[in-house]
Amino acid sequence: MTRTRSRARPGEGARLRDDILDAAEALLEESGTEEALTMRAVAAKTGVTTPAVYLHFADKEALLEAVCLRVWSQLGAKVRERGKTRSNPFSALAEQGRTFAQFALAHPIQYRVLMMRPSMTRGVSEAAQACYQFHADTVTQCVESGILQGDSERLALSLWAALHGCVSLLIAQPDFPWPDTPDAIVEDAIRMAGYGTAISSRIPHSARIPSSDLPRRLDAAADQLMNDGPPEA
Amino acid sequence: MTRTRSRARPGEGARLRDDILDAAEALLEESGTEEALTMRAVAAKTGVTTPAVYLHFADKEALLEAVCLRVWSQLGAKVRERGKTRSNPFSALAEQGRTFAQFALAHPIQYRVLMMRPSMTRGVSEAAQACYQFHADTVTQCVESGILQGDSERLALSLWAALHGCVSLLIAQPDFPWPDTPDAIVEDAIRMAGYGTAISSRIPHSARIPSSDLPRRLDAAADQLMNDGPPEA
DNA sequence: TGTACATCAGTGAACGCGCGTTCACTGATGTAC
DNA sequence: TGTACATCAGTGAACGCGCGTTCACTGATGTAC
Repeated sequence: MTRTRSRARPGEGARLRDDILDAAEALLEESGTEEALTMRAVAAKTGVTTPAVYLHFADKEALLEAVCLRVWSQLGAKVRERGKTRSNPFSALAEQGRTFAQFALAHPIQYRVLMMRPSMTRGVSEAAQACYQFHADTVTQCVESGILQGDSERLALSLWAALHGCVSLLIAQPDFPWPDTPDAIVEDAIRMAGYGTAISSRIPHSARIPSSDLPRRLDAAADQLMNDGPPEA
Repeated sequence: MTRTRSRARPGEGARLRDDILDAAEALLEESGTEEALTMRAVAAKTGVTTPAVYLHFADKEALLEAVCLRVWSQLGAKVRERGKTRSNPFSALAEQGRTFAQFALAHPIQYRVLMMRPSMTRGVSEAAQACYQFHADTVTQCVESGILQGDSERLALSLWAALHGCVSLLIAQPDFPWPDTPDAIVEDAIRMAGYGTAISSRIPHSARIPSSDLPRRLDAAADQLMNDGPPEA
C-alpha cells in the first residue's frame, strides 16, 4: 500500500475526510467482514499514516458512525427515488422493497453493520429513522386507500421484517443451497409479505378457521383475488 | 474471578469440556456480545487457567464451533418437541415458528452467532440442516394436504426468512420503539407469513390484479377465508 | 519582487494493552509390586 | 499394607502480534511587510 496522496492545500483538509470514508467502505466490501476495518488499515488504504485519520474522526467509533450515516443516507435516497415511480401505494411499497433488497445485496457488509448494531448516535438514528419513515408513510397510504387495514405501524414493521429476514439470510448464508436466484427469492418474499399483510390484517385474531376446510377456502380466496366472480363450485 | 474448581480425577477430564461450553455460553449471555468470548475470559469463567482450555479445544475457532453445535442441537430439539404437539401441519408450522422465535429471543446472542456466521464445519452445518429440515418437512406436509401449493422448498424458505427477520430485528434493535410486545410482533409475523404464503402460492406471478379494485377483492378474499359463502354484494 | 513568518495538513515513532497460543513444569491420583 | 512409579489434568510464565491512541515533530503553503 504505497502512499500516493498529495498533501491537501490549507483549507482543503476536509477532502481527506471523504477519502477516508471511501476507503473504509472499500475495505468492508473487499474483506467481507467488519473486523477488517481497523484504523491502521483505513489509513493505509487512504494512502495516509494512521494518526492522520484522527484529524477527522475522534476515534474508531466516530469513524464507524460516519460510515453508517453515509450508508443510511444512500439507502434512504435510493428507496425514495425509486419508490416515487409508482403511483399506486401498494406497488410503490413493492418497488421500495425491491430497491431496499437490491441495495442490501449490493452492499452486504454495510447492510450487516447497519442492521446489527443499534443506532448509536443521534445522527445515525435520525438517518435510519428517515429511511424507515418513508416506508411507513407508504404503508399509511396503503391503509388510507383501503388496501391494507389496521395499525399501519405494525403493518410497516411486519413488511420490513419479512424483507429484512430474506436479504439477511441471503447475505449471511451464501453457502446455503438456495433454490433460486436472490432476485427471485426477494420477489417471493415481497409477494408473500404483501398478500399476507393485506389478508391477515382483515382477519381478526379471534377467527378460528376449521383446518379441514382450509385448502378449499384458500382456493376460493385466491380466486376472489384474481377473478371478479365467486369461484366455480 | 477466583478459581473454585477442584481438579478432576483421571478419566474424568472430559467434565471440563462441558464446563467450558457452559462458561462460554454464560459469557455470551452476560456480555451481550460475541467479542467478550475470549479464551482467557472463558477459562477464567470456568475457574481454570487459559491453557487448560486447549486440552479440549484445538483453538478458538473449535470452541466457537462447539458452542454453535450445542445451540443448534438445543434449538432443534425444542422445535421438534413442540412442533409435534399439533396434528394439523399448518398449525404445527405456526407452533414451530413460535418455539423458534421464543428460543431466539431467550438466547439472543447465541442466535446471532448461529445466523450470522455461515456454518463452518460439517458438524455444525449438519446440526443446522437437521433443524431446518424438520421445518421443511412440515411445509411439505402442508403442500401434501393442499394448504400450501407450489415448491415446498421455496415456501419453507420464505416462511423461515419472515420469522428470522422478525426476531433478528427484535434482537438487534432493542431501542426501536416497538409498537407491541415481542410475542405479539412474532404472532403478527407468523400470521402474515402463513396467510401470505398460502395465498401467494396460489396466485401466478403473471396475474395482474387491477389496483383500483384491490381493496374490494381483498375484502372478498378475507371473507372467503372466514365464512363459507361468498361475500355479501 | 523578495523574505520572514504563521498556519496547518500531515508524519514517525512509540506507548500500553489484551489477545491467541506455546512450553516446560507440577502435583494429585490410581496402580504395580 | 507400604512404597515407587506412570499417568494425566492442570499450572505459570512467557512469546509475538496487531490493535487504538498519543505526542512531539516537519515541511509545504499562503500571507504580511
